[in-house]
This record gives sequence, structure tokens and C-alpha cells, in this order.
Amino acid sequence: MAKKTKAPELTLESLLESLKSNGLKLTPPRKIILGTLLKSHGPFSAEEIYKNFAKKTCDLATVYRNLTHLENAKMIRRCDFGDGVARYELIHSDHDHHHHLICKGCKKVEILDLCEMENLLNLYVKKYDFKNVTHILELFGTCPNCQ
Amino acid sequence: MAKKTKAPELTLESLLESLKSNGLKLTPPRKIILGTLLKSHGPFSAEEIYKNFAKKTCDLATVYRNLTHLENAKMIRRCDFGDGVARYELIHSDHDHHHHLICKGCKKVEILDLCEMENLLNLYVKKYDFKNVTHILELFGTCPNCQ
DNA sequence: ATCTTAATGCAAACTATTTGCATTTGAATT
DNA sequence: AATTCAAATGCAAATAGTTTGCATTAAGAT
Repeated sequence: MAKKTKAPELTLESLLESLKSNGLKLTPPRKIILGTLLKSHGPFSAEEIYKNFAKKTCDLATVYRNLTHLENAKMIRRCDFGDGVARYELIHSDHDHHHHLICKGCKKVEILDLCEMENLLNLYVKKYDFKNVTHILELFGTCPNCQ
Repeated sequence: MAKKTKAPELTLESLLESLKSNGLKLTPPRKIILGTLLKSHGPFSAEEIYKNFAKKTCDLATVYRNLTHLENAKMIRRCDFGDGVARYELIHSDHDHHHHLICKGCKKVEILDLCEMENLLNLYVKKYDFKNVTHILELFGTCPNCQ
């Protein structure tokens, strides 16, 4: 079931390559944004990424604009935790679709692979004859530490 | 599997009763808000509910405040379609948990009962030992009409 | 009829995000 | 290396959705 093809490791270099192949210029802000997303997984908001800039070397608006560009280029994915803040994470491959289990206390994020369950979901939905069905699915709870 | 107890029909009267039992006063805005939510199912935003007021007889801020109150009283549920707008719908009973399949074209909303799938979801998540696990799950696509 | 507190109106504040416009800069081209 | 030009940026202002402070009003208990 699992693909035998090893996942091509995502590096800052490969990401900067992707920029190029998407017709996006390699600018300092973009380097920092991609570097930040590469450093840790948890989806990050524009603010969080922005705070990561050592010397506020670019405008917050630039972060927003770039996140939109990177999303269009399918290099990052937008996550919705239902709190009115958009968060983004790197897309590691075409088939790295997953969800999150977020602790309401410490905000720790567990990665969930619900691939099989989603097949079931598609079955359920088939009768409605909708095309291009996508979904948002995020889980919340209290982690062992915070209980 | 399905409960034999017939669902106690939700009426404007029963809703106004619920207001009382939740220590909430019966005010004109509240009557209209509940009436609106009772009229059709689709989760509605504060704006949409507000527009339903025949003569703008109350302030939009009042609608927001009341939606918050009604949510706290567990009379309505907040839905998140990932577009930065909060939408609300009546809770018809303790066990009326469901999701939506929303057409990206005409915005038509289908109600999905994914109860069984959610049991599976809980199984998947068990190993993380999170407590009080909740989730948001909404589906989007293009309905037959809009294809 | 009175009283107390919750509910409301109105305006201002707030948060996350977007946009207009002048300026700068990456990178393709000479 | 210098030129060029669209793309990217900075900055400030605009926007959307929602919340809040405060003085006033009214629901419903006494």
C-alpha cells in the first residue's frame, strides 16, 4: 500500500529550486519564510513566521503576500484551526495529505494520517454527486501533559 | 442503533422556553434570531441573520452578542467553513451532531451524518491519549447543478 | 409599581488580512 | 558589467468580521 519510492527529502535548496520552477524570484523574505517552515512542522501563522525574522527585515504584508504565492504554487498548505487565523505548513509531497490533533492547552500539534478514513468519507459522500470534493478536518483535545 | 425516543420537535415556543431555562431574557432580537434559525437549516452568519430583520430593529452588535449567548447555552452550534466567517445553526438535540457538504458554486448545503465514520476517527486518535477530543469537519465541492 | 440586572444602541476599538502606489531589486539580456 | 523590466517590497491606509465600553432601556422578579 505504501509507495516504495522514497520521499525526496525536502531541503532549503530544493525549496529555493521550487521557487524558481514556479517563476518566483528568490528574495530574502522568501528564504526566511521557507527556512522557518522547514525548521519545525507545526503550521504557523503569518505573525509567527514574521516574529521569526531576526531583524524585522521585511514587512508583515510581504509575509502575507508570499504565503499566498507559495500556496498558489502548491508549496505550502493552509490549515484552518477555526480560530480566525490562517496557518501554513510545507507540502512535502503530492500525497502528504494529513490532519492535526491540537492540544487546547499547550497547543502541541500531533500529525494524523487519516488516509484510510478518508476513503470511507469519500464513499459516504459519493451519493451526492459532488465533484472535486475537499474537506477541512482538524481535531482538538487536551494532551496527556495538560490533563 | 438509532434511539427509539422520538426527537422532541423544536418549535419557536420550545426555543423561547429554553431561553428562560438558561436564564436569558426573552427579547425581540432573540425572537427574530431564533425564528430565523428555525426557518431554514443552513448555518447562517451574523450578517445573514441581521439582514433577516424586517426593519433593522436591532444593532448588528446585538446579534453577535446573542449568538455568543445562545452558543454558550448550547442552543446553537458554531460552524466553520474556513472562510473567516462564523455561521450558526440550531442544535436540535443532544445527539444531533452532523457535518456539511457545501457547494463552492451555489453554496448549497447538504447535511451529512457521519456518525459511524466518527467512531472510526475516535479509534484512530485513541493512542494519543487526548481528552475531550472534538473536531471540525466540513466538506466542499461542486454540486451536480453547478458542474 | 418598583427595582435590579441583563440587554441594547451606538460608536469606537480590535484583529487578521488585503490593497494601492511609489520604490527597489532579482535575474534575464545585452 | 551595465541595462532593463516585471516582480517584489515597504509603507500606509483600507477592509472585513467581530468585540467592547458606556450610557440608556426594558424584562421580569419582588
